[in-house]
Amino acid sequence: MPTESEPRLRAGRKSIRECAGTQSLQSAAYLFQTPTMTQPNTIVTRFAPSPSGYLHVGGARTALFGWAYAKGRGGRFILRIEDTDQKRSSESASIGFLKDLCWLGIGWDEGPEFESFGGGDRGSYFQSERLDIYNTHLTRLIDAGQAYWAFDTPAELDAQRQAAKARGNPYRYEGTTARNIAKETVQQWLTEGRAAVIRFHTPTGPIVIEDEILGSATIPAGEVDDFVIRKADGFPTYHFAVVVDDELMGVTHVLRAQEHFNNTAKHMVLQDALGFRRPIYGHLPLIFNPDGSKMSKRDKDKLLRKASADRKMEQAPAGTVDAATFAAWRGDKTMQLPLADAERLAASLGVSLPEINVDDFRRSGYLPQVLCNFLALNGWSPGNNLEKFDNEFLQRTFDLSRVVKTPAKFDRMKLLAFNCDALQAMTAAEFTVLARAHGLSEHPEFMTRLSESQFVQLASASHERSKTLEDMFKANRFLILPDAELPYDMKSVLKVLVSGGGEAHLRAARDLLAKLSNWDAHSIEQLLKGYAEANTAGELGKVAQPLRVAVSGGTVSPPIFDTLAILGSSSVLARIDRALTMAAAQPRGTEAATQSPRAE
RNA sequence: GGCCCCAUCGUCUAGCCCGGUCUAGGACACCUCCCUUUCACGGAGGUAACACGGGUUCAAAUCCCGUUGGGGUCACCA
Repeated sequence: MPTESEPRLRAGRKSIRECAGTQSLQSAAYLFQTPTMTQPNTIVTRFAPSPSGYLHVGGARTALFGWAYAKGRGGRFILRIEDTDQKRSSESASIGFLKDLCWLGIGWDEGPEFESFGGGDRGSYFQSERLDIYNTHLTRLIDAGQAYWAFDTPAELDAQRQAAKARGNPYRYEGTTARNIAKETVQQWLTEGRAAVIRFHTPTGPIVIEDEILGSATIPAGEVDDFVIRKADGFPTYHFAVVVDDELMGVTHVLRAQEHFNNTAKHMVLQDALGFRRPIYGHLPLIFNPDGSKMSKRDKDKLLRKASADRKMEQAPAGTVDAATFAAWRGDKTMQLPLADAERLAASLGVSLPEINVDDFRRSGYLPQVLCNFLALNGWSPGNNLEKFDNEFLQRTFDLSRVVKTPAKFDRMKLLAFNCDALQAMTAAEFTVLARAHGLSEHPEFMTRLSESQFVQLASASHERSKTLEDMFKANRFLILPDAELPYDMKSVLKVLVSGGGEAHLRAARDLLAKLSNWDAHSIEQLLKGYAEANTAGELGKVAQPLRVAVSGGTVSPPIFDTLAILGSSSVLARIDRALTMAAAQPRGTEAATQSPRAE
């Protein structure tokens, strides 16, 4: 179970200026870390996300495959944080997704320390703390003439891109100008503190990418231009950091999303220039929404925008989002509402937010092993018509040769079905344990209102109709409401009590229940079945439905005997009386019954 | 648009590499019926796909070419 203990960045980070400046680049020692290779043929994979509070399901699958591949072969799995983007520094302190990884059962041998995972002697596992290392290798490249300083401003580059576009040509950075600047001039400009990046001098010639999943592809000569490997702020770009770290950390297999496929060419030329080994690559197919759009954390906001636009909503309902935030959000389509705000707004709009992050699925009552199982099925399958398996099986069986090349659409219905199956396969005791844990973390009000024995009864009555751990809490709110505050669905009252003639049976049942001495599910069952035998030709529904409506406010609840038993006699009688009064107040006749609006 | 990749039921996929056993298998969803105190579960059936066009071959979902369609990528983001 995840706790409130947010993973935090390790203390003692060097300040950026301290190690990212031009000076430190020039004076950096030539340290070429040689990793202590444990065994020569150990398989090492890594998951290398940028910092974030939440783990996206796509990232979760990448991590799962990397983990399974290495662990199933006696290898190591590394977690590395790619925090080289200072513009996202507000997020960089947030590596909350570590708890999501733990929850899924994906542990890492090396990386940030969290729970029992992490550590390792090839750190830091935060790229922002490895600037000295990158600078060392950057210097090598510059000294060898394989990289050079470039002083173009973003505006100049932008203009060049625009011009190329206007001409209808694909834009490629033309490096000759920058490369022809005299060494002394470069030195002088650097001393003056001019903003500069380092670009890699990409060799000409086609580049052949070998991929274990996609096969091989040839990128024609000239496609890869002189890309930036060190930004003006002194941080390396992704391409450079990834290549250096994978080498130094001994990564043998790189499993990552297919969107990185074209980047591989850049990484390969860099590896050649640096004299590095080349890992084996496997690019995983992407995961999409059912409608074919890319699954994104912005999907929640997208849905809320549509819902509020449909309702022509000009301001947020009271108590959901404050006016300023709402206005800003309406004005900026790329802005994301804070999660709590988004959830309050969704609740008041009556829409439910799509689950995108691993934590969303956890909160919706999905089991971690089911999520892993299902995620693995998106892009991979073990064959033999086998679909249900655990992570241990995945470890043993996962292989790159069975990864498909086509993108998958994430099918929530199938996930739900899998979760239901897993829940049904449990014993009552197992289910109760999980239900209690879920209730404690997501629905504390249930746990305080219900006694232990009431909760156990509810769990056992809900088990067989639960598709998620969330269902029993979502469907049975009526149990914990004060009797006088129970909302009634008037359509049900009208249909079952008024026009359906349930009122009489309800009244009769009330009298019998009031006299019942042993208030437990079994006794209630005896009583009601006896009543049905004698009065409704054995049709239990004739009395069960009126009771259900009276006691729950609607037509859906756990088995009526359990429901009444959990509620207790005084609540049951009070609610029946309320329902009876309500029914008596309704105008008779079919017209009234069919067109009355719902109350409350 | 340039470059790269991909293409089996609505969806996830098996089969393809090593052509015949594929009148294409499974799962989810959907439809019908059964069970039933509501909801759900469960049981029994059913609808449903090799994108298209050319080759190669005695024989192609499987090999080749093209077309169409989809995706990825073209940042001082990763």
